[in-house]
Amino acid sequence: MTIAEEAAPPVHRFPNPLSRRFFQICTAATAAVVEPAGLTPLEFAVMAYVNSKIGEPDIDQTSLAARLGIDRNNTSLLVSSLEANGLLERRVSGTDRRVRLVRLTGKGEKLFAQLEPKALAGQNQLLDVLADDEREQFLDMLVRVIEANRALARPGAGRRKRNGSS
Amino acid sequence: MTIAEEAAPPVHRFPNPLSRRFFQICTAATAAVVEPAGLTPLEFAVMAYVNSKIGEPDIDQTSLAARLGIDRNNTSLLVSSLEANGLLERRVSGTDRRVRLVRLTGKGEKLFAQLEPKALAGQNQLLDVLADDEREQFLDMLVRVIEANRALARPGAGRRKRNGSS
DNA sequence: TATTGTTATACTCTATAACTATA
DNA sequence: TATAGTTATAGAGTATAACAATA
Repeated sequence: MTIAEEAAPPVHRFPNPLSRRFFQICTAATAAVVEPAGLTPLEFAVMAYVNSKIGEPDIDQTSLAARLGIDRNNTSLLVSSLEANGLLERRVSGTDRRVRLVRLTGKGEKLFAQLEPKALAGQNQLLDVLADDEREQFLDMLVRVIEANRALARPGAGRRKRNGSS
Repeated sequence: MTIAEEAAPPVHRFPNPLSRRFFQICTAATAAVVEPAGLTPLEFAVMAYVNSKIGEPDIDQTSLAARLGIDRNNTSLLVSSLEANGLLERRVSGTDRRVRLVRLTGKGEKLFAQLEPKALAGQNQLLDVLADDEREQFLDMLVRVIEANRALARPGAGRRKRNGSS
């Protein structure tokens, strides 16, 4: 009802607008599962990269940043937020005292175990229009495109200048 | 150099993180072309939906919002920004004086004509890892997924609550 | 001197809500 | 009363820059 249902507005068949819409959809689906637990989709993504089931417990923050495709500053803030909620803990590395090793707490592991299946189901449901083999193909291609363009995955990707004419 | 090149960090094979990375990449590629002209990727997207070549000149702002998958408020701001730069103009509709019809100015059309081929090339280049038929398939599937999940494409998709335990 | 992480800050994108003006 | 658009405001995400501690 919110948006014009009229004649199903066309989507431009170009990567950038398509990627934006796809991201919106995926984020909305994840948020629906994760928000009731007080998490943002990104915070949940951090937990996914750090948990003991599909993640890498005791990863350092710089590596975590690389996994997420964000930079160290934001990782720090995200980790602090999760830590403040008792979902995650930082430990100083024994071999290099600059490094913080990050892992979920018991509480964090438990919450992740509860949310992960729902989040995954919600995300996969988005691909229901695709046949099973198409779905695999689609994810494969997505991975390949991302791997191939890793270098672009986060430089100054949204800077502005305001007033292009002066 | 910015990000750990170490062993090419794995990407989780789930829609949400993949969509985020893909969006980052696409946005970076678009920004590289569009920023030198003082535009953000989203402002450029507005121009793409409004220009006379591949867009719909004299579209109203609500329909434009639906095309972009954003809401009226932001459309208003975006349009104002482009208008302030002389790239776009608003006209009151003759048949309904509440409605503003949006179209590019001569200057806007000219700038869009300059940027569009470069932006398109930049975006398509991201898909170079894919074979030609794969690329078409990929875009098709992306469109289908988006069409199928239109309803999700922008409700309260990022709200928060802070402190899930209380 | 280089690197890990932190803090401060700013800007884009997106959302909610309250408003004006038309219908 | 409902709709198109505007304005104000806020929060999520991401960026730069300067800094502290450690190597």
